[in-house]
Amino acid sequence: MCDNVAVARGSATAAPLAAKWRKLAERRCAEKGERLTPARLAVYAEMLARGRPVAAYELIGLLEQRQERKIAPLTVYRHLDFLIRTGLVHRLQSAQTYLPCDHPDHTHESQFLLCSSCGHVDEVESRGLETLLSQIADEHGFRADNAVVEINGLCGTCAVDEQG
Amino acid sequence: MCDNVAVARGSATAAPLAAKWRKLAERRCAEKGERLTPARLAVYAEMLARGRPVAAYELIGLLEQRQERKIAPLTVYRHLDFLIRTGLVHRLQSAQTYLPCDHPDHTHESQFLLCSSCGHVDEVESRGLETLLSQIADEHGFRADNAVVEINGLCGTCAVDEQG
DNA sequence: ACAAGAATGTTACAATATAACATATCGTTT
DNA sequence: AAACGATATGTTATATTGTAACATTCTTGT
Repeated sequence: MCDNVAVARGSATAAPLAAKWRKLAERRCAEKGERLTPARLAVYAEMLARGRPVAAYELIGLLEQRQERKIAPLTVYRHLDFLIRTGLVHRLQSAQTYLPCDHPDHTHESQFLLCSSCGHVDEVESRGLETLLSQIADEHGFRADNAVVEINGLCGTCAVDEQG
Repeated sequence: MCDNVAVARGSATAAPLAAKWRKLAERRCAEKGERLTPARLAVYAEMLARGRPVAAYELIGLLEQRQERKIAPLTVYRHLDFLIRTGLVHRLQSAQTYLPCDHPDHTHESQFLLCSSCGHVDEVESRGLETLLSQIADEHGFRADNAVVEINGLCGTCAVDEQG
């Protein structure tokens, strides 16, 4: 069985999208009453194909190259809004880049480990951290809604390389 | 005794700066081998006078009004770089704004509580949180350098107002 | 089919930040 | 004091990131 399907405007003009991710997108949209259109799916697929954080205008370039036509910034920003709204994509605040969510199982608060050397980003999830964050908020009479947690440093590989 | 002193280009053209903050700036510069110039101090004073997070171009406007002359964006960005380098100012990554450090005692990792209603920002410091963050990094073979922690929600006052 | 709401297209523009290069200022050495 | 190197500042232009306003098309429910 083929696990990849084409999206948006025919098979030649969109990145392949593993069924796993497509199903996730469908599920999230169903949950939130959002529409999963070909254009939205195409942007999602392009981000997944990239496999690392991507800047908005970089994404525009990738899509223009793939679809062989001009794409307005606003178009991509709207699709990014949608993807973030549905929890399919996260925005890395300190880098102003976007990254598909790596935890398909459920909606969640995310924390990120950003390698300043190779650019790799690990998405992690710590209930303990989330609890502590709420606690800190409480102590300050603050009603927490969500938290941005981005840890900068070196990933295992780059930390080792640095020593050599 | 007067606790306020004027900085940069005469007393009419700079925000007043409490001696406490000036001394802090001097100390930090001495520690880091940086120069504390009138222009840098003027930007710092303006931010302190504002008393809440300020966007870069908003700061440019404030300084232009105060000093009655044009100021190039780069000028302010360079001063902001300096202030961040010396630990006198923090950048709020998710809002792309800048805020004077509220913990004069020592250099430190900061966490922020951002009220989405009134815009107030509380700077807090939790050793427990920092420990947990290092722990999480370790568990993922990551060598952490620093962490961005920005908790969004409602401050005590706004949370109460919302109920009424 | 029709109306209402959602999504997309199009053009223009706002807001944030940096590059490249010239000039001035400060501190040190001679 | 004069000369030098390093740091800071000025100036002009431009790159990057993100929105506003409004027209059009598509989808969904009746």
